[in-house]
Amino acid sequence: MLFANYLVVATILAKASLTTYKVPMPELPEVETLRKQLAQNVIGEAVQDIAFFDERIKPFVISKDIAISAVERFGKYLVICLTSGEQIVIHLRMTGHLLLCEPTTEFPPYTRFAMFLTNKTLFCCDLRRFAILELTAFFSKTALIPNPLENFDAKAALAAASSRLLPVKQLLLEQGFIAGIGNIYACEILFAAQVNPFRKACSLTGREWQRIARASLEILSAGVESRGTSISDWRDLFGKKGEYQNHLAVYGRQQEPCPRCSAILERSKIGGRGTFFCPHCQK
DNA sequence: CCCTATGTTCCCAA
DNA sequence: CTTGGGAACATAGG
Repeated sequence: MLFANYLVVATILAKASLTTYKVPMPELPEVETLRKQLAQNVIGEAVQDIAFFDERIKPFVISKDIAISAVERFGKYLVICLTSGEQIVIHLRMTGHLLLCEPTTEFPPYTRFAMFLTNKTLFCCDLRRFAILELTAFFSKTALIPNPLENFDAKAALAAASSRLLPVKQLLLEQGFIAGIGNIYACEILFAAQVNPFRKACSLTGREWQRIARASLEILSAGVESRGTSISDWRDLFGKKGEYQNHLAVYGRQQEPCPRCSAILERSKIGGRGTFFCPHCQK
């Protein structure tokens, strides 16, 4: 009964809020922002109840008298660890987002999952319903894949790319190659490294991979420091905008002058994704 | 009607 | 087996 009532409320609110709803799309800095904020605000909190509002999410139950013990991130995966040893794995995909609210009877638009803590409620909302959220006994999906903040090794990348004919930008987006880079930051990283996104991955030199590895660390770290990029309205755990949209060098700036060489920036398409770059100084 | 969207997975062909 | 290309997922906005 309880869950059925919540579903009605969530549906009504979703319809009422359609005109103001914006879409967040998280990459590594956005997910890391959520991880840090969750770690600061919900570790030690007891889980009173959970509720599901989306048939695409397989419902699960968790034991009584458990609390949140840790919050981890692997690439774009977020892992909420429970004192029972169980883990809730979340991938926000295109439009998923999390909100931590004071106790309330009002649900945010497109609520798909709610976790009721002692004095707060954690919502997972998702307009396009691509996000995944599941309970698992142990999560290690991307634990062994290089992390651009910790161990993006240029020599390993050079070797791994040696047989790949696709554009280097597409390889940077492969989560099994390096975990966490998405479309915006791939454009920014290749601009900072002065590598043309259309270059075949196997054609890059070791020196170029060193530049990409360094740019990945610098740009993604700066993205985390800025609490993410709010272009189409990414919001953090408390509904607040990030700041990295104010630091973008090329993304969304086609026809503007390159900040490095003043040539006109171009927009093109690689693997179906919008790609922004400087045709003059990205070699 | 067309196109676009910070992501991933699946199917199919080479 | 790997690699790469495209559609699919579902929904909104321009």
